[in-house]
Amino acid sequence: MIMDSTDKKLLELLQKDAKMTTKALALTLNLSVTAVYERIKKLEREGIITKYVALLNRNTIQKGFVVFCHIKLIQHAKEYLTTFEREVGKLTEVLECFHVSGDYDYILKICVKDMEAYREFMVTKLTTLQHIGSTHSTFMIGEVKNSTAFVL
Amino acid sequence: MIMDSTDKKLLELLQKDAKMTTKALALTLNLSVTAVYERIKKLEREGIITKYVALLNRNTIQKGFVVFCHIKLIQHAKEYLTTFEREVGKLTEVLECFHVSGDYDYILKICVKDMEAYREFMVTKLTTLQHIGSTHSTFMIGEVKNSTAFVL
DNA sequence: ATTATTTTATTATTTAATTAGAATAAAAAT
DNA sequence: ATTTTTATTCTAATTAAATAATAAAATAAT
Repeated sequence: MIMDSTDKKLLELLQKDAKMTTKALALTLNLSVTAVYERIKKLEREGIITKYVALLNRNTIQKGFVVFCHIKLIQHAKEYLTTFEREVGKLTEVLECFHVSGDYDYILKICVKDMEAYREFMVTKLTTLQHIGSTHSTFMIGEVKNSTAFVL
Repeated sequence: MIMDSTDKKLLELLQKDAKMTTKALALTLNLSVTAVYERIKKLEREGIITKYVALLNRNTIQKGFVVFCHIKLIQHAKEYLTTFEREVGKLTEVLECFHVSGDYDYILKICVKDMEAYREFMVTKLTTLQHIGSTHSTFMIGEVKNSTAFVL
């Protein structure tokens, strides 16, 4: 889809605050309410905007302990990959899982309460997954930037 | 704050779809509209819900090339860390940056159009930052799971 | 230049968010 | 045990926003 600078500005605004009213958006974009409304509907139809979500503060819900876990599989047969991916997708502590190139096969982002909860997770869940070769845990000690908003 | 199971269910619903009307929420939670409304306002006041945002599909906006970049600084004086963090925060291609324990000091998630754009980013932006010791790029080849929603 | 297509604006309608006030229930104090 | 306070819920009314319908303007295609 061909996006003009108004569409981009609109997306940047909605990525920051999805609760902005079309009226407020119209005002900052110098358009009418309907014009904004139609543009948003189009961006949704085209699959550019995928969803609207509430973001929570990890620390207030006992999920402040963040770990990046690098995982290597024992083998790389397609069946091994898909089995692992299906199983890891079910683990609620794993918020993100990316298949990557390089020294490791997967990078996981895991959010739990504390180190004890992480130990429990490792022992009872992660390391019981099939086909896992090795894991390497890296602990977050500070959050410099954590944005869901792309700059267009 | 003490959250009951209704608060948790409410948060899970809003994390999935922030556009659900209070009426629809009230229906699924077996509460009145006002009760739901008041609970949401409280969760916002308490800083548990931090914001509502639109999520975009990377691939439709020329940001489908995702790289995890592991960075080591040359030294770890506080001034070096803060300078680096301030500068990296300004880079629009860097969506996330975490200070971590272990072999590297920082893990960055970078989203750009393609490898050429990444090369350009590395040469003109990332590697020009002060105090950088080494970088190690890991390329995303598949997205298994990428959620912003905590399971409570 | 003329027609077709898309985008925008105005107005009307529907739907949802918010507020007000009363009722209920839980917690703290006497 | 009983009153008082506090918090949470409900129903109903109000305010505000989203959506739809229609008309006008702008853009692209012939």
